[in-house]
Amino acid sequence: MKHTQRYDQHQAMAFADLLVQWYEKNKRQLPWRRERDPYRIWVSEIMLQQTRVEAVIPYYERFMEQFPTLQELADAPEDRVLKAWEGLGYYSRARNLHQAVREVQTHYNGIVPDEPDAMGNLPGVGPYTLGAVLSIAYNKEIPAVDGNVMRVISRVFYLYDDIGKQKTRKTIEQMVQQMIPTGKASQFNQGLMELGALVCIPGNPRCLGCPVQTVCRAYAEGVQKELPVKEKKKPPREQQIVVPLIEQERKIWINRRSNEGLLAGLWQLPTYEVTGEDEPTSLQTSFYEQYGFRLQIGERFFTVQHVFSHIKWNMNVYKCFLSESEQSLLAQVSDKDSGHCFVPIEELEQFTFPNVHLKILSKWKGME
DNA sequence: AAACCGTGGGA
DNA sequence: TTCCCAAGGTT
Repeated sequence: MKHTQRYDQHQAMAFADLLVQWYEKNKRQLPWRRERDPYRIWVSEIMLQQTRVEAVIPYYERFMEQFPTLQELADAPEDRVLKAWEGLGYYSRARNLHQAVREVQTHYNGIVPDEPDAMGNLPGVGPYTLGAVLSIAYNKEIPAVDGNVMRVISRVFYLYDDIGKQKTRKTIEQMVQQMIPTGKASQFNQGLMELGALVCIPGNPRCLGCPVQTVCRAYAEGVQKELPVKEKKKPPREQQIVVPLIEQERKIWINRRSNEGLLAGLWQLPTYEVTGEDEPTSLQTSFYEQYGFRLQIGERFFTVQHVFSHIKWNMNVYKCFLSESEQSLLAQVSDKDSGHCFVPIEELEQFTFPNVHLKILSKWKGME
């Protein structure tokens, strides 16, 4: 009888035992495993959301040098926090963490809460992070179910539920909750993730060296490659983006994005989504609506593509020209605090986001 | 429930 | 090249 999900108590206990033993012997030495400071563990867990360990390590080290304690992070201006996060992605994580730390400072006397209700109500702390921080830092017996854990549990316990569904995460949280060995929540939760990261990996799991091979039902049935079940996601939708390149005395016109949505609050070369009509007209219209005069659009300079997780930008860069009166008009409103300004081309890098605009910059310099 | 929010590395 | 996806959270 295939696809039945029977939960075997003996299997679960043997599994937990083997896992904890293996973890204690084989865990990696990671920067956030050096001490058990709840603040540091919290920061690491936020950075590790949807992000690989190798990518996180340098950011984590720098972050801890800049903000060694919860209080120092709480006291820091948001600009510095975002700057330290630049390049890591998912920037609301940084803003939420900053806000949450400030709440801890004011409401909890600077001590990271060890109660699920208090911790779970902080911005940016969802069910996974709640369980991870409380179990790792305080050894509380609370599940911490992430993608690794769902993969491991699906395989070991022969679970065919789609791990893309929220309901499946809840099912697995209940299973894990019952398996946590008394007094060993920290090792067990980290062991689950460590096994998922090193052995029970996506695609071709390394079953030959697996410490829980003897209790794994997927291995027994030879279906470890079929699990976990996960529905494919849709391809990113495409957007046509026009970028005006406005230069004046070796300075480039940039602006700051809205505080909400994609790349919130970040500086960029201006981008406008093309709506309907041809690109130069669309660009001229968008610019007119914003500044009240018609920009002269030159020829198309070049095309750059950038793919986000859910959006694909086809960016066409147009060289633009201003009359003398328009030049002085823009120069007058050039102001960092109001969200748009001219910056020297050498400084463009620090106001633009890596990867997307650096490509533009290099091509622009090459064509001078 | 499903869309939205980044990035870089590996197959 | 293209696709997948990695220690998720919010709306």
